Amino acid sequence: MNPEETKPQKKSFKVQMLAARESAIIESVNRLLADKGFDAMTVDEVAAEVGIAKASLYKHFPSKEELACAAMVMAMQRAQAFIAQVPAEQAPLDKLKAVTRWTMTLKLQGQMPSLPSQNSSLRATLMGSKAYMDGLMEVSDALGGWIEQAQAQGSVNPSLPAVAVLYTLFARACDPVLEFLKMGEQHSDEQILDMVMSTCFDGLNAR
Amino acid sequence: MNPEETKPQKKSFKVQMLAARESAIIESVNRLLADKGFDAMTVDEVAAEVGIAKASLYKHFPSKEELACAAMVMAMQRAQAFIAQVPAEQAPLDKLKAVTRWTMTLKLQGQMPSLPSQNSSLRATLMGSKAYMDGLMEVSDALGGWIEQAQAQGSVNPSLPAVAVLYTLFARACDPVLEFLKMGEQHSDEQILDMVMSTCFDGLNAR
DNA sequence: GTCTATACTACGATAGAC
DNA sequence: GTCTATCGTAGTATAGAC
Repeated sequence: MNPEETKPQKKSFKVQMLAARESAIIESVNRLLADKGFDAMTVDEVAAEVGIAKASLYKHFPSKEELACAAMVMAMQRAQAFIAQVPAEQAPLDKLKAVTRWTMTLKLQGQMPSLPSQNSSLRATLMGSKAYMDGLMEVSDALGGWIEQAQAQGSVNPSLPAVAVLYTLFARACDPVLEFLKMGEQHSDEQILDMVMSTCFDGLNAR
Repeated sequence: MNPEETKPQKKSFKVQMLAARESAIIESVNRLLADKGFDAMTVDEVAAEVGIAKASLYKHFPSKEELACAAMVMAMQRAQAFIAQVPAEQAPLDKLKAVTRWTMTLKLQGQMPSLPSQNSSLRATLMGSKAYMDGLMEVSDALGGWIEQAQAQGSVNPSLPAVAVLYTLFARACDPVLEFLKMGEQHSDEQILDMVMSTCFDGLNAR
């Protein structure tokens, strides 16, 4: 093997290892963020779960905020991937329902990182992250387009501002009703999903 | 004045002062809890806002958790007071709507204390507080009764478990959609309330 | 019951050897 | 890039004088 082949391979291997470790870190952060939220999550916990020293974590990410931000970016990328995979031939309303159900499934499985609804240091970091904001915008644009189509064809209430519909769907990803019903242990995950989907799209009123 | 008259009056005055101070404390806690949440709220801030020393706070309440708990109990009592005042002749659905709209109004005005949705030390304290649990149960019973009546007469979807309806209404008190729409500054508080009431009871689908 | 001053702890972040 | 050890700070809670 000549150097021209060996060196790139070695470098690629190193980079791959680094990426693997970082994605393992992000995976742990994601779980902890879903479990306890940003404030309650400690950097020590993350380090312990990944199995490395805390100082090593800080070689990968400069702060706790950046750590959480990376997890949020990954979650956003997953959402983009799911959205891209929704069959184009489906009706706009069905596309919206598919995405909403998917996000709630993640939440029920404890894989949806939950950021604090209140203002915090994390908010600032997220707003300043190009990767996060780009992902958020792309997701918003995709859903916003479907919402407008659905309203145009009369399957979603056209008298609601599209942005209100968008926020309402986003909010399902952190809906406390999901965990409350799960805690009750009276219903399966599928039943819980069906109920919350029903209240979301059909409302509480009888039809 | 003989001692039999003077002493009770003095004591009553003292007690009244104490109660006034404590209610001032609780009021501050309520605001801070609504603004930043339990974790981000510091005891120093509470003391500073009330205008007394931190150590004095701890003479009134034994811990930060008890402080927040007292605020939650007061919020629950307010809810009970509102519920008791709802006209009995109204239809069950209208009663539910009135309470829901009232809670969301409080939230929009920054007067609804928000506890962490995740598990925390506060949860344990609340669960162990008889005053809080009694209030919660009374509110739940009142709303639960109205929900069953509304379902019986077909104004609320009878195929939903009553408890799912109850949780869905409770969740409106901490709905992030309210603040998101408020941040957008495109709509008045009344318009925001109308929109969220619509999505809650009528759903997103067109009718 | 109010204050000032302080003890104690948890946690984010860093230094420095390897 | 990994570790051990440590710093600095923020924040809950308490001691003790008045």
